[in-house]
Amino acid sequence: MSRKRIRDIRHEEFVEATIIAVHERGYGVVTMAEIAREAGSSAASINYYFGSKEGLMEATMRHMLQILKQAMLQRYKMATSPRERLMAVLDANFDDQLFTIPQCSLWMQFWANAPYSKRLSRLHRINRARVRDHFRAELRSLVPDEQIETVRLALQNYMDGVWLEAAQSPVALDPIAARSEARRVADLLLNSHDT
Amino acid sequence: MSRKRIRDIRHEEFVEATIIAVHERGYGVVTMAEIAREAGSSAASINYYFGSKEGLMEATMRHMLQILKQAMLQRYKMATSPRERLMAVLDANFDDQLFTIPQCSLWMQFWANAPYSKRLSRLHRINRARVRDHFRAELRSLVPDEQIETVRLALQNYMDGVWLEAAQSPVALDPIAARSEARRVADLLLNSHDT
DNA sequence: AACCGTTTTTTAAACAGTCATTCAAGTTTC
DNA sequence: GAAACTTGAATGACTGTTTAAAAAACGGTT
Repeated sequence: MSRKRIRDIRHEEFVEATIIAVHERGYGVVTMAEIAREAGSSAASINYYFGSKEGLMEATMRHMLQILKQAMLQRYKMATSPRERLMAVLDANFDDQLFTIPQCSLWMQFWANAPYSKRLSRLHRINRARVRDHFRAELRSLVPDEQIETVRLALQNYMDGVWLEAAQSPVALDPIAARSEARRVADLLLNSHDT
Repeated sequence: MSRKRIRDIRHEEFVEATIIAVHERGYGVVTMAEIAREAGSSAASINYYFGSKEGLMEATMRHMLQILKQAMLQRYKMATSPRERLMAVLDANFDDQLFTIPQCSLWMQFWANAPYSKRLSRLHRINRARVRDHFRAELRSLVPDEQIETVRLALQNYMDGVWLEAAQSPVALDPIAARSEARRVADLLLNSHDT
């Protein structure tokens, strides 16, 4: 049991340290030594657990995607209508656990590096496809067929855009405001009528 | 006359080479030597003209922002109504001259590095503020006051999101499709009614 | 057209660091 | 006592920038 415990504990410690260190310095610039210092450990130890810097980054992104997935599923369970489930997807993206500057920074770095890493671009593709499918499933019963893709793109790209901007923010983020703003956007898109 | 010419010609050559090289390798990874090779020159020459790698990146982004600004102003001139001017801002962002994978890649790298560079974050702030003001000015006469900010955020973040995703695209981009999709999104947001 | 001193431009090589990764030699945990 | 874990130091390779010296472009003068 404890054989596995230590591995998991260190794992999580390093991932947390990576989020902070990457946020502070940028992925391309941050060094293994800096991340190790943030974790109170040594660079060699990181390689012992993750094999390489890229392995560490991948593990960190998996951690983030896991949080997003959980936040989504949890809100999904409590939703009782298509509209509520749609809002659940939106709210999950701006969950208190997720919508912080260090994490938006990390996401930014992830996006910027994904095109140059098979492992990272694969994660990006999978995550994006999952969000896309959730949106489509709910929108099918909320808007006319010919509007589904337009509304989905509007919402999905809106979320990415908000994160992108959040990564540049000089002041702490406000997840509650972000969620209600996203809902207002969704309301406008859903209440739209054809002419 | 020719004193100035050569300087400008080299300037532009290096900027073009930077767009391609950064797209291919990523800003954090690309080396001065690689950019120089792309331009058929030497790394020392780049420093002669731009002072440093950061100076080169800043000049390259200024070049991009200039193209965006020009595309916007040109379309703005031809527009004759608030709605057309709003669409002009959208269309400019997906202009044929601008909406290509190498340029979206560069934008992505720019966003990722802006938080760590005073010079780059300044450019980001200025550009974003200009787009924001254009949107606000036109939306004032297109939607009720209390919807202006929501629609603006929806559109502005949508544009960023599309660029972000375009940087990950494995296939060539379609600016015409991007513009009509953006117009559809705008149409939905503008045709929305209060309940 | 040809010359020539001056300025601008170019680059090979040197410089001064940097950093991810490996490894051997320990320490801790079971 | 063995397996898991840790790390200081060594390794090997890489990179932005500076320098010094050469090449090219220039502009005025014959």
